[in-house]
Amino acid sequence: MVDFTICTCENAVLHAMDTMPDERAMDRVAALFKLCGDPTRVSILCALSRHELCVCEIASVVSMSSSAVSHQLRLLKQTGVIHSRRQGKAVVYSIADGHIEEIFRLALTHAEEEQ
Amino acid sequence: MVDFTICTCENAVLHAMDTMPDERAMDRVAALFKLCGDPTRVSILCALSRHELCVCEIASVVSMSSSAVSHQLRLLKQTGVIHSRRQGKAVVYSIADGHIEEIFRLALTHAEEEQ
DNA sequence: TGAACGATTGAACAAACGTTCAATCGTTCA
DNA sequence: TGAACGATTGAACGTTTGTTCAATCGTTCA
Repeated sequence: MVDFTICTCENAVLHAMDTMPDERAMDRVAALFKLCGDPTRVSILCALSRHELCVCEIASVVSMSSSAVSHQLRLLKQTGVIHSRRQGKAVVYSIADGHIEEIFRLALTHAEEEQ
Repeated sequence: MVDFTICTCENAVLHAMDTMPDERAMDRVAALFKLCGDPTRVSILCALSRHELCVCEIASVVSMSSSAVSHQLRLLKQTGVIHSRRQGKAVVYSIADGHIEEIFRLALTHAEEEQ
């Protein structure tokens, strides 16, 4: 499958292949980034980074329908990025993982610096 | 557009809205994450995090066609994540931004820890 | 010059995505 | 209980995405 005859510098290729991270880890990274790679979900996460909020509150903050927000919350919850808890009629969401929050904050700082 | 009458805790909503980051910054974050949210691009970035590599070398490492790789490289370059330089017939790519590399490494560590 | 090679491009296609809409579920409280 | 409210779900849709294929560009070196 891999054809080295076209490449002049085989060592770099071989070393790169040897030191490539586990494919499952890379897939998880991609899945995590993909999840954070949508403006709606980014704004949801920004909102949740201050307070825990219920669905309709999030919908208010990001100016979207509860339905649309709920669909996105499902994805975020599936991957363990956020957490939910029922409180009477409302379901309250919050960010579940500290790592995520850190990565997220770092990216936001980067984006704000960049201007 | 925003209807507070359905929400019991208006303060949380108002505070969240007040402290929301700039929309452009959030869009940039989303764009960056989206860019890193594809298995092919993740593996390309992993390969490049060791050495600079030309297109066909990258194609070898990630087991894809030069064309497919080239399309992805174009996206990564457009957003300033990678850098290119012609060297004879080959075009050599490398990671351009330290921040990106840091965010990326953090996410990879997180994904590997998680198991 | 022209053949060979690596890289890029654009059209085309299937797959995946995000939102809307309508229907339904779960909880509360007259 | 049943009306009201918030949340969830599934189908449908238009859009976006990633890959393939074929054509083209840019560079090198006989």
